[in-house]
Amino acid sequence: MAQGLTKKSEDFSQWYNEIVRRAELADYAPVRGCMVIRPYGYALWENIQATLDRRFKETGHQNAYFPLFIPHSFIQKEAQHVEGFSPQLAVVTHGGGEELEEPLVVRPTSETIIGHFFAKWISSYRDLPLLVNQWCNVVRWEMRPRLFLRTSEFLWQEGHTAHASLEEAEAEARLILDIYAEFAEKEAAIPVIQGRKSESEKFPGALVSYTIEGMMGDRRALQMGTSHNLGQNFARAFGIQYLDRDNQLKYCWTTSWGVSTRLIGAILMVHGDDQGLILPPRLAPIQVVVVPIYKSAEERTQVLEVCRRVQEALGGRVRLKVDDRDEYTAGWKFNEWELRGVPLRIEIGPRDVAAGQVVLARRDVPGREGKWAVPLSGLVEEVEKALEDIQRDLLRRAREFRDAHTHHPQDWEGFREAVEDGFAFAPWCGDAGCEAEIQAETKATNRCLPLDQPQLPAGAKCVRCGRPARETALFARAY
RNA sequence: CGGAGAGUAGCGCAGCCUGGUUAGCGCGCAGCGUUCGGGACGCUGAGGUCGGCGGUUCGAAUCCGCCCUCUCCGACCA
Repeated sequence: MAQGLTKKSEDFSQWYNEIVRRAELADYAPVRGCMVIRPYGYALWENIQATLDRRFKETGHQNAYFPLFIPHSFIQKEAQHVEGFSPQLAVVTHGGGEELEEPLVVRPTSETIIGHFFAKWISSYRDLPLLVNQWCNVVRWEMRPRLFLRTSEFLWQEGHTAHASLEEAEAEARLILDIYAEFAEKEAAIPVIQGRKSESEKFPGALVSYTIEGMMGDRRALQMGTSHNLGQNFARAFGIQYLDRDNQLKYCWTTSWGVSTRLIGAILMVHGDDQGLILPPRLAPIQVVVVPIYKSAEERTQVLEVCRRVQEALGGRVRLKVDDRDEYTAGWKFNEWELRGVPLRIEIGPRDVAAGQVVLARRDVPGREGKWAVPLSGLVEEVEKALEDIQRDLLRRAREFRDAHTHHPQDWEGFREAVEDGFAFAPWCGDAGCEAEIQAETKATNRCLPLDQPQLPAGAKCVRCGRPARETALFARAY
């Protein structure tokens, strides 16, 4: 086990804080709630960005950039939006040494400023749909920050689109949700539940909010991405109108959607173990680390020569690092790279040189069980296959874990036990008061109303109040 | 913002209760030598506004007040 690392099973929060810092992903900033994302953590974010950005562009979206500062009056134009975000706003009152005429809000999200411009840019049905995205930082004042999961400033992407009909906006919101879910499973190796947020949980100003919810290693839920059908709420607030084919002036239907650096937290909490991080190969900044093993100078020369050849063979195909630092022993490096979550290690020592082979070691399979020798001749294929196997097994393992802690209680007693253990899919009446009582009594919140609705049994009753159930909801304790 | 805990070398901690030479320990760091298939070892050395400000005192890491930061638990949230 890693030196001095708190065990995941003993204190999950402590474990999380330690691996984030010891793996050199992030550091605390001098300002409360803010963090520094270190190069290794940022490289992970860049890989997340790259794969999402490709998907956004493939579906017709273009990147743009809108300003950090938003006139205070903008935020107040949409009633629910103001109410939802006011407590979290950072407001700039001074600039250039003088008090500003109108305070500036540091964007908590950009619906308002983008709405303002959409109104200017859209005049005809021919301008629709308008599909933009921006990668940026946002600020939401946080009472209780946690690295990556909840910081006052965080990085994200926010997509904003305008459409000619409710149906198109709805289709957009759902398309993006599918992209998020596909990203989570294929890239981050995290299975997610797609669902609709209840009235009390939805985005301030949205008609409908969709979410992907994942189960973390402590069996708590994490919202990993949201996509909102904003209806005409922001269009009306900002005058986003177009002249339709029938020469009628109509309000647009808009959407917004985002995922943030919180995803990094999710990846850590889903896959990590007592040794540290386990990064899914498709997102890992370093997919393969080569560790040379030698005693004498002569052995060193021979081993490093093989390392060089391995780098040449694999370097263009996988993200690879040769750790040829002389000042650390091989065993030390094994632990170090395991802590940092590199999915596959290649060990090369004198015995391997003599045998014309190398030893591969899977991060997700500890000890001898995860090690095997591979002849140099077949290395490229074997490494690529191993990375695919690891990616697939991480998802499978995460899914098995989630499913083992997912329950379908039909009564209150069963429900209480279920949310103690993990996810509870339960019949629910749809009433916000009932939802609040459930939270007050169990700490579990309504995560979503799953899109994939199980058939409710005839005469199903709300798990809490006993009134007729309207649909199945997913309840869990959440971040 | 309410409750609890913490802040002393890069990291982890002791010292504080009971004020008093030069503030210690482990790891890490630097140099040299021996090592190297799962976190090696020896010797030498560098490194401190004791979180900040103010107070009490002949004297404060130690006592008092205010503030800042972090962690955990609550209310709010991507």
